[in-house]
Amino acid sequence: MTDTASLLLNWYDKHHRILPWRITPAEQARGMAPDPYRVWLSEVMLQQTTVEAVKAYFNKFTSQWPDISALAGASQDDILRAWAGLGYYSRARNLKACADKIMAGHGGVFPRELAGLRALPGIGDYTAAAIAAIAFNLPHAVVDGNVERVVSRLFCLTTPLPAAKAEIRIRTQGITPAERPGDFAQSMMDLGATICTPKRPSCFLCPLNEHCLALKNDEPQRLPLKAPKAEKPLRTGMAFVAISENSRVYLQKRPEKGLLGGMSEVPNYFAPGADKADLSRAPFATDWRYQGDITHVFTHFTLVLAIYRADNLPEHSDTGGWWVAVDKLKGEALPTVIKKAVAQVLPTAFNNTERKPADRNA
DNA sequence: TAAACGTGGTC
DNA sequence: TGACCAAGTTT
Repeated sequence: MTDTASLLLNWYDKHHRILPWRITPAEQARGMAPDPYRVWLSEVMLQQTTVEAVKAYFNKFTSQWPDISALAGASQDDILRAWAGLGYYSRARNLKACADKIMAGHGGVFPRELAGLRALPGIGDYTAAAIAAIAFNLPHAVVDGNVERVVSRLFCLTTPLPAAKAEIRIRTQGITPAERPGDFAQSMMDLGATICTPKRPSCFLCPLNEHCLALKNDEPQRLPLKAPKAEKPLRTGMAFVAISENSRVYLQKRPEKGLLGGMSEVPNYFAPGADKADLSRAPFATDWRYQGDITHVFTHFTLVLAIYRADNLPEHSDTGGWWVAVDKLKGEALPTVIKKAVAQVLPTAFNNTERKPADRNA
């Protein structure tokens, strides 16, 4: 084992984070083993998503669907409803497809080989290696954004990302130990998340500070270098909140693929440079009233929607959608941008009505 | 290879 | 306060 791996594992034994999906080194010593289902679920949820955002969703999913069989028994719509708000909804669609494939093609058991994992929907290079290392203790190089940052600094690699990925992978493989590769992978990610942070790294606390070439040669916070990002264009449009004579809201389903694929929505239209007052874009003709704009920032564009409202509509059923009571909207598969649009008209629609015990007598 | 694909938090 | 960032994958 390299000095680096040894130092990092010792640091991890003392300073590892406690996370709902994690088996700690002490628990492993007592014979507990990671559940591949929980490792997989957490890794998919954590793709481009913060630990804090994932915790509640992970707990909800594992309560509702404790194993791969239970998850495969759920419908895609069930899963999208539970995933709503977490973003990158293709992950939820692939989660269902992956569960189905494991049940139908692998006897309900996760493959242990990297290639078998890599072939499953929603599992790419990172997630395949992470599952193999964490769940099966196989010494694969697990390279996520944290590891890219740690390794770039440790070896002072000055090629900008993403071109540097190949070299980072080789360097990571070179320091990955045959013993405890799962803990090693998690130690690299914990180090990146808590010490070797993007902006002001705490190098004085770092177990690798005497080995870090960026710290020796340079300012580590400058690394990794990254290629410049494309500018974010603006799209404009309209969203239509239709309320029936029974105080229900009109929803429809988005196409299965692409932006917010498979999720539910209120009728809307947007495009670069689109008119925000073109009522021919409404799902049906009625007395639409303008309620102000909302702005929502996606990864690759900014969206400004003019919100329109109509009331006391008959609950027609000939336009492909359905009507949902306001107090049931929380349970629908609505992405955040659509919740914003609805909340512009119905500000309390998504309020948390749960009360903490202490509030009950207040 | 580059673009599509969400959201919420931080400084 | 807008830009950047977070355990990436797919096409």
